[in-house]
Formats: sequence, structure tokens, C-alpha cells
Amino acid sequence: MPPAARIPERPSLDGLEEKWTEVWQQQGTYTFDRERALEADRADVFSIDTPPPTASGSLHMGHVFSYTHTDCMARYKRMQGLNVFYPIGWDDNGLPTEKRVQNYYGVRGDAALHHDPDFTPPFEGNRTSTKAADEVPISRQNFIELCDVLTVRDEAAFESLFRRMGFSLDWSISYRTIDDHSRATSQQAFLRNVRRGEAYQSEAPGLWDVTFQTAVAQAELEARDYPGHYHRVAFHGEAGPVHIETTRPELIPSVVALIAHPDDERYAGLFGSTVTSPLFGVEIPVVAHPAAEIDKGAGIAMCCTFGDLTDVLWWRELQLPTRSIITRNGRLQVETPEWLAGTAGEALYAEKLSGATTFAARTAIVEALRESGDLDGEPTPTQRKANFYERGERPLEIVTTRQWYIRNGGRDTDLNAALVAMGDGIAWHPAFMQSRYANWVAGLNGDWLVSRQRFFGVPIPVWYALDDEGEPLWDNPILPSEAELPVDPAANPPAGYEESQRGIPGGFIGDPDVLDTWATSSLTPQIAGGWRAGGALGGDEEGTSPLFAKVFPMDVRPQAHDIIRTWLFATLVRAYYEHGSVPWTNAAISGFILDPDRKKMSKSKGNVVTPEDVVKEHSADAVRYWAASGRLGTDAAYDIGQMKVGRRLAIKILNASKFALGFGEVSGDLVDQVTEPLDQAVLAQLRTVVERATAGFEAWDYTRSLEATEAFFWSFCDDYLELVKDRAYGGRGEEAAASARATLRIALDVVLRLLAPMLPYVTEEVWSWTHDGSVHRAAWPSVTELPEGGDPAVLSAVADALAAVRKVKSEAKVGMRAEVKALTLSLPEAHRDLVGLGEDDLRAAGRITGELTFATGEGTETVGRDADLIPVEKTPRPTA
RNA sequence: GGAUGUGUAGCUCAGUUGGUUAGAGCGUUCGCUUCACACGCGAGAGGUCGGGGGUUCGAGUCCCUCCACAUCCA
Repeated sequence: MPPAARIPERPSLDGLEEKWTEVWQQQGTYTFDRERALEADRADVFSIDTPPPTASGSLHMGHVFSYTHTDCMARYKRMQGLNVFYPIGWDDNGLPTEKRVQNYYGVRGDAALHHDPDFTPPFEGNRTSTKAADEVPISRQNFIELCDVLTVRDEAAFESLFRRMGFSLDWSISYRTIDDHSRATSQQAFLRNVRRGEAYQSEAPGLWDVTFQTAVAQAELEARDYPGHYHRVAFHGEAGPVHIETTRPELIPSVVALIAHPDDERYAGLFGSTVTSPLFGVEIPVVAHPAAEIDKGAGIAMCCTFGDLTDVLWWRELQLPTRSIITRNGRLQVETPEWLAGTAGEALYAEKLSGATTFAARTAIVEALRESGDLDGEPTPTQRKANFYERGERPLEIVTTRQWYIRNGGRDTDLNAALVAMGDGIAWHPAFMQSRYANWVAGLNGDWLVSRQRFFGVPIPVWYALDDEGEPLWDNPILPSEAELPVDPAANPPAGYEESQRGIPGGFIGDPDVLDTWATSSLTPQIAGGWRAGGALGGDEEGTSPLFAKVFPMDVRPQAHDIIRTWLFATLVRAYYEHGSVPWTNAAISGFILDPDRKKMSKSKGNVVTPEDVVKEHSADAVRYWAASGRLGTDAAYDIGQMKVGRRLAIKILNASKFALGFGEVSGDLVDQVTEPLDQAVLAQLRTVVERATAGFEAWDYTRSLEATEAFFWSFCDDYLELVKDRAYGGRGEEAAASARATLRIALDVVLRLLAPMLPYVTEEVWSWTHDGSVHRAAWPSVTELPEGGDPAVLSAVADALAAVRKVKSEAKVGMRAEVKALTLSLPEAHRDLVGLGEDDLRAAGRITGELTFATGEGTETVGRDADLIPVEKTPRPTA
């Protein structure tokens, strides 16, 4: 079909997204070529460790922003001829999903309940109450089933948006972090960590969220201001009372020492002596430790097991006894602690503290302190920093539990240094992001806690044998073989046991916990790449898929900077252990989206806009244009204006292309037909544009590439197209017309390809008018396809002259169609011959019908004067 | 308090190793029905480059210092 027949009468952006999304899917435009990858070198593949979005409800502009950045690079690499491996995953396991399921269905997981095969949830997204008390407790398995249902539904909505945005993902390579393959991969990696000693279990005090009833890792912490009161409380020493100030008087029953700074002369005399606690009369030592802050409160602190992380530090370094009273549900333990037996406070504990919340216990203790006279003055309000789980609303408690850890350099300086050094094996975009990484790793102070007391996660693949007393043999966990994976120790017995032996002496128990979400998502390169064969990549191989070596280490990890400490770091740790290499050779770090007031967009601030509406209103190309205007590492403003600019650019591409292709057929070798100096000049300019656009992408700076092409395209439309219009219509003979038509076709062909990574829809539409294949599979433009020679200065000189003509008309307030009967152009000496080379085009574009004289002017500007203008006769508008 | 980044026109941003008169888009003002496009076209106004000091023949760019903002970590 000739182009003329394919070009629509009135080109429009409407419907392009539906049309091309469908075509791309049918034709497998973005399909990774597995066979080719297996036969070719690793360098033939460009593999992307796509961030799996958390499928917990809604997408935000940050997704659209960051995924567009990656997609621009993916499309560039594809046009460079690389076999692009661009999988898509969904991070559906973990607490966000559980919370969403809890709220959506009005249910709560309860490990003590049994599976109900006929269970119907009480609500379906129509819940009016959000009170925990109104949630129906259901079994672990029922809860997981609901998680599965809802995540699949959410993922479908995500997919629809991602397709509409034109992300060139290979939808046939997909995974969910909770699917069989991901669970097996995660468990396999964890078991290898266990067998090599990189993972271990430990019973230790750790941060605990009493709302979610789960342990929390350092990376999930958030320090927040939390209001409280300082209580000045007297401890009793031989030489009189010692006053401490505490915000947590309810922990007085668990006090194990009073601690002051070794240089603090106020307390020097007390070090080595003992005091007794108020109300309870427990004898405790007064000791020195440099972590005590001289200028904080009274300068002497009570160390409890455990009020905060400093208590843990003192307890460990000073080898203090353990007197824990806070339990996993955040309440004080019911039994009166043994160290209080026979004390004055034994009755107080039994009557007022047993099973109390920390809040109630505080009230009871303060009241008792008042009565006993140990409270000095009234409590004074204070703001203190308290540790919160990032998704929690109550301060974390510290509870001693048995948990699994993966060594991450937090307790081992050699390992720490090795992991920091791993950052050198990655090209960071932008480079300064590496210091954020190094900073975080160097500041770690504990290993990575991976046990989570939750439901919708990858089960820790471990059982424990029970001795004759029914006590677990913690030190010899029973591990499954890799062939058995995935396993669920809570549902199935280990090899050699019957399910009937669960929980009875001589039998076994399963580890009840699941792995931290990051412990699975830190393996996305392995999951997507087939480190453990199977899954999305298919294949019946055992062990590792042969494809893995062709995609790993991957070429790029795209992500935002807030999760360098979590996702990026964790992925590095796992690759270091399993492969001794970096997981990817580039890290492309996107910034955040800020609202017009420069505040980070977030749900809690209520300033979130939904991408679905934005895309519908402005078009995918327009939204992509906005996103591509944001450089890696730079926070960007949510800017509708920029989207409108993008939309205008897309429409301009449609209209200018229709025009440029509409002058008639071209045939034969186009390059040979370019004979006019002005035409050679525009192609010479275009050579520079190709170089700059390519250099931009090579430096991971798609924005620079876009700017270079866009600037060329606008002046191409405003100046070149106007200049050659008349000639292209045939105004000066067939050969001169052919030169213009060939040039327009050549230039458009190049420009469309240069813009294709950012504006996939409009470029594909226009490309289809003159080509059969997809522009997204076309070769990235090269300077060698453009004719050599040509002087770009010819075009700029003629364009300057045309601008001078326009200015004359504009200042005379006449239309651009006004005829010029006479004009003098004052211009730099060097421009005169250049303008002469395009004088006929200049005359046509400027409607210069009379005498045109040139004068040598000062400076570099071209100025028109002594103009004799004849305005166009205004024909009366037909009255309607 | 520490780390990292940012500060250029009313707004959003470019400005590569120091080198003519600091650029673009949006917005604004004026003008134009121009046979691809009024979702368009043309022309204009608008900046002591956060403050101060220094190096240099020359600084938006390099050094010092201060200020403000942002993110992460204490």
C-alpha cells in the first residue's frame, strides 16, 4: 500500500494506545528470543532486573516515572540490536498484602484455627469498620487463599496500566514472589545460606511490633518523635536516694542496673555499689558505661531488659541478667516474675501489673510511686525519638525470641568491607548513589533478621525434631532436599516423619515463621533468570537453566533511592553468597515524584493522583514525555504542563509527518537525490543530532537524548519545512523537488527512530505509514546512513534570514503571507554566500517577490530593514 | 549531629573539561485564519546564576565559608 493511502486525513492520538498495544502483543514485538540467547554470547543480551511492584492496591506516579526510565533504555538497547530480557514480576508476598486482605475482607489470620473449605469472607471491599475487633479470625490456609485471590486481581489492574503506558515488558516472562517457583528459589537460596553457615538462628532480644506481632529488621525501622513524660524516680542507696529520669516507669520491675558515664563525677562514688529499686526493692548494681549520656535527664539511666536498643547494648556488653516482662502481645507477663518473689512489690505485680498493657502498667506504677514517695515532682512532658516499624503505629518493644538471621556485615568488619567493595563492581546512575549504598552498609550494626511471624510469605523451610520431653532440638534443624522444594513445614512433615508425629515427644515441629519479604525479592535476578530451573522461563532442566548464564549478572537494576538500603543491598548480599559476583553491572536509580509544592507524594498526605486518570487524559506518550524529562537520581515535580508539551510534540509529529510524506512518491536511492545545499545542510545537522542522541543513551541520559532530538525536530518544522515547502510542491522543477522530498523522508525516518524510545505510540503510528515492520525493531539511527558532506551553516544562515523577514512582518503587524516588494538584509559577511545557496527557498518562504539586497552588518545578527510590504488583501469572511 | 543532593527567568529545568552578549519549554505581552497543524504560527519582554570571600587575563562553572531546601542515617 502506498504511503498516501495509509496516511489518515486527520491524524489523531486517539485510539493509538489500544491499536498498538494489541499489535505489539500479537506480533510479540518485545518477546525475548530465548533460542537466540542460548546460541549467542552473553553480550548479545540486555537483561533487566525489573522491580516487581507490590501488588497491594494502587499504583502511583512514581511507578510510571521510574518504569518509563527503564523502558526508554530497554527500547534503545533493543534498537541497538540487543536481545532484551525484560521480565515482569509482582511482589505480592508480605505484610502490605496481608494488611490489604485484612481490610478488604474483614478477616484476620489465626494460626490456631483449622482450615475451613467452605469459608466465605464477611466482606468484599465494602467494609465500613476498620476495627480489629470486628475482624473474623480465620485459619492460616484460608487467609493465604484470600491473599492469592486479591493479589491476582490487583495484578491484573497493574498489568492493564503498564501495557497502556507502553512498557516493552515481555509479558510471557512473569513471576509472583509467592508462586511455586519463587518460593522454591527463595527456599533453595536460604537453605544454601544455612548449609554454608551464612544464615543462623539465635535467641536474642530484638525489635518487635506488638500490633503485627512480628519481628522487625533494622532496615524496616523508622525513628519518629513520640510524646512521653519524664518521671523522676528515686532508687535507694546506702548514702541516700539516687534519682533517675525515665519515660518508661512501667519497666522498673525489669531494671537490671543503673548506668552513668565513666567520666561523670556526680556518680563516680556510686560505681561498684548497689541500690534497690523503688516499690520492688530488687538489688541492682550501679555501673559505668560510655553510652550513658551525661547531659540527658539526670545523667544516670536505669537499664531494663529491654526498653530500647541502648539497654540491649548495656545488657550485652556489661553481661547483665535478663529480667524481661514485656511479652509478644505488648502486655506484661501474667506470672509474677521470679526475681520479684518475696519483694515488697510482689503483690503490686500480681494485682495491678499482671497481664496489663504497658499503658495501664505505667499508670499503676506511677500511682504506687506517688504513694511510696519515690516520685519526685510531677512527670514533665517530653518528645523523644522512638523506633517504629515503618508500617506500624505503636513504638516497637524489645522481646527476646528465637529468629533466623543472614549475615550481612553488621557484625563482621571483613564481610562489611567486602560488601561495601561490591559497590565498586556496579556502575551507578547517577554515580553519587554509590555513597548512599556504602554509607548504609558501613553503618549496619546487626545481622539481617529474616524470620517474620506472618502468614502470606515464603515459609522458612526448616523442621525441628522433638526430644523425649517434647522440647525442640533447635541446634539440629531438619532441612529438606532441594528437589522437594517448595515445602511448607507448617502443613507437611519432613522426610522420615508422619504428620501424626507433629508436636509430640519424639516427633517434630515445623518452623512457624515465614521469610522477610526482602529475603525473596532479593533474589529477583535468580527467580526471573532461572537460577533454579522452571518457573516463567519454562524448560524441564534440573538444576540451573542454561539461560541463567546468558542473563546473569544482569545488565541493570532500576529502582528508587529509598530502597538502596533494603532491596538493592539485600540483592547484593544474596548474589555475593551464591555467585560471588555482583547481581547486575548497572544500578539506575530514579528519584521521587514531588507534588507542585515540592512535597513527596504519599497517600497519607492525600496528594496522590492516580496514573490511570492521568494517562487517559494526556495520553501515554505525553506522560512518558514528562517522565523522560526527569533524569536519573533527580526528584521530579508532578507537572501537567510538561505532559501537555509532550502531547503537543506527539501531535506535531503526526501533522508534520503527514505533510512531509504527502508531497508525492519517492523511489530509488534517496541519498543520491539530495542535491540542494539546504537539504544537505539539514542532514548534516541531523548527523550531529544522531551523535548527541546516541551519546545521551550511552551515558544513561535519555533526557539529553530527547532534548537533542526534540530541539532539532521543532526547528526542522519551523524553519526547514517552511523553507522547502514550495520547492517540494514542485515550484522549481522536478529535480529540486526530488531533493527536498528525499530529504524530508530521510530526516523523518531518522527522527522517528530517535524518538521511538520515549514516544512509542506516535512514532509507531507514523512509521507504519511507510514501513511494514515495527519502528521498535528498527535499527537505531547511525550517522553512516546519512549522506556525508553538507554545510550545516547553510541552513542556520538561511533560517536567520527567514527569521529577519518574519520579524519585519511581525513588527509591521502584517501576516506572514504579506508580500515583500523590497528588503535589505544586513548580515555577517560570512553569511552572504551561505544565504545565497538557499536564496530561492528563502524568497519562497518569505514571499519576497521584489528586490532583495544584502548589506554587511556589524555583529552576528541578521537584521531586515527598508522593507516594502504589501499586506494580504483581507477577503471578507463568509458570514454564517 | 553525620552523609548525599539541590539552589540559574514568574514556573519546570539545561548549561559537558573555566572562554564571545547565560539558554530552552511553559506562562506572560503583542501580532497573524498561513493551502500539515489555532492542540497552530510569528515576534517581544523577562535573570547582579542563594549570600560573602578567594584563585584566574577571565568564574554560573574551581576552592573556602555561610544560608536555605530535600532525602537517608543518627
